[in-house]
Amino acid sequence: MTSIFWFRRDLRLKDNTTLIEALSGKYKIIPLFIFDTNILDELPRDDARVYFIYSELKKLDSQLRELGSSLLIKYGNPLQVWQQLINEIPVGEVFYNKDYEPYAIERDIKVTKMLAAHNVATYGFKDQVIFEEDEVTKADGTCYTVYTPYKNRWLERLNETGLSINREANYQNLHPQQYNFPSIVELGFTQSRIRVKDFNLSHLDRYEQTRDLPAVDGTSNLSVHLRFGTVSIREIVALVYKRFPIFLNELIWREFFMQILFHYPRVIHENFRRKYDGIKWRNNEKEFERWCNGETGYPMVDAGMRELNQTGYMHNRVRMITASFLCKHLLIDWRWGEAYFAKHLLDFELSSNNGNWQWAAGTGCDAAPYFRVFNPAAQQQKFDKDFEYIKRWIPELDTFDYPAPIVEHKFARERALAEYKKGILNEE
DNA sequence: TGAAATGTTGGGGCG
DNA sequence: ACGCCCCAACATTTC
Repeated sequence: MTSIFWFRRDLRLKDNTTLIEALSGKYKIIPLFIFDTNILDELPRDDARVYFIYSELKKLDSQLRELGSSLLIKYGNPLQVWQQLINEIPVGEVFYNKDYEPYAIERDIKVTKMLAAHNVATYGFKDQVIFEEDEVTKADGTCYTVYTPYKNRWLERLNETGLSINREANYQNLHPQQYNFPSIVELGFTQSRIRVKDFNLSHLDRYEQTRDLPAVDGTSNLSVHLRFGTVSIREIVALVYKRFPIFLNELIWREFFMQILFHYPRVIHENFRRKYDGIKWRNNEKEFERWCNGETGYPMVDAGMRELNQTGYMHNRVRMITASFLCKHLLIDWRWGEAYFAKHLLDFELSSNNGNWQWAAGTGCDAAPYFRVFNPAAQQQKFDKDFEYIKRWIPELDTFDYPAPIVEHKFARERALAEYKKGILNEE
């Protein structure tokens, strides 16, 4: 008998909760990754995230080979892959780290049921968060929908429980089978021109001062690594706890939106606050296209969209500005913007993307009030005074090639306020 | 994790 | 010296 550890979005050996647990079990462990066609079939062949996953798997595989084992790679619908696997290999137990997105939950339930029918037990433990959906709740057991009290309770809980990291793994228990590692082309994909940058925690001491300046390399680039688990959240929290509270805040926002998505999966399609359901979005497709291409005539907005299109990344401050512009100035449904970000962001995380878009649109839990409309020029004055960021992405800024504003600011602001006011329903 | 409109205050110029 | 006006600077309210 052998057991299988199923890698998903936890692509590391170090401080991998369930992997370490699996390696202390009674059977040898085969490490497995499945390229999930339910997800991949929707993506372009040169998707940068797929290539990043592939590159990280290759690293994992060589680490495993040094330990005398290797990574088993499969491709297909996970349920069918598992059905085949248990016919090929005498499987004792299956291990994986828990995942909290609706699709992943449903997938894991299906696989678990199927395996149970073949007398194969599955074990899933918490790994990708400090606190999962039912660990930070109000006194009556319900989940928080406002960030600040959630954060306070989260910090209290951390103070109570502390962090446990860096447990030693028993690599003797890896299965010695050496599988072939496929090429990216064999998997039906190609290399991407966009590469994922390493994360950088060397200037956390300046994070508070520089995090809002898109021209400065003041952010950590951690998000994509948390998305795919190439770094452990516990190691990061241990590093910043009590030293960099503003940075820790961002990590708590991540878990806040994860538990919101868990408890309210309808937010994927609906406004969290139904009283905004009456808003009539203009949804002008030509205008949406100009926003996507960074051709709105507002430099701060256009620079952000061009950064996204060229690198798969956008500075957080600029994400807020571009999102506000789409929802308020153009009155385009936040779901359109959410979908565009989902397609282009390397660090796309369903819960954060949805939560922050609903925040910008004013429709979310604990969202910005609807009348808060960012002024792109004022934001530029505050956060990119010397046009350093803007010129990096819009070289033609001072020429006649740069488009005129798609809509006049004062007019757009007043139109948005009027439409929102009209669309608000009385009942919550 | 806003911005704009409106209100208040206080110093200086000036008759 | 005094009141009046102007207006910048700051505070509060409103969207």
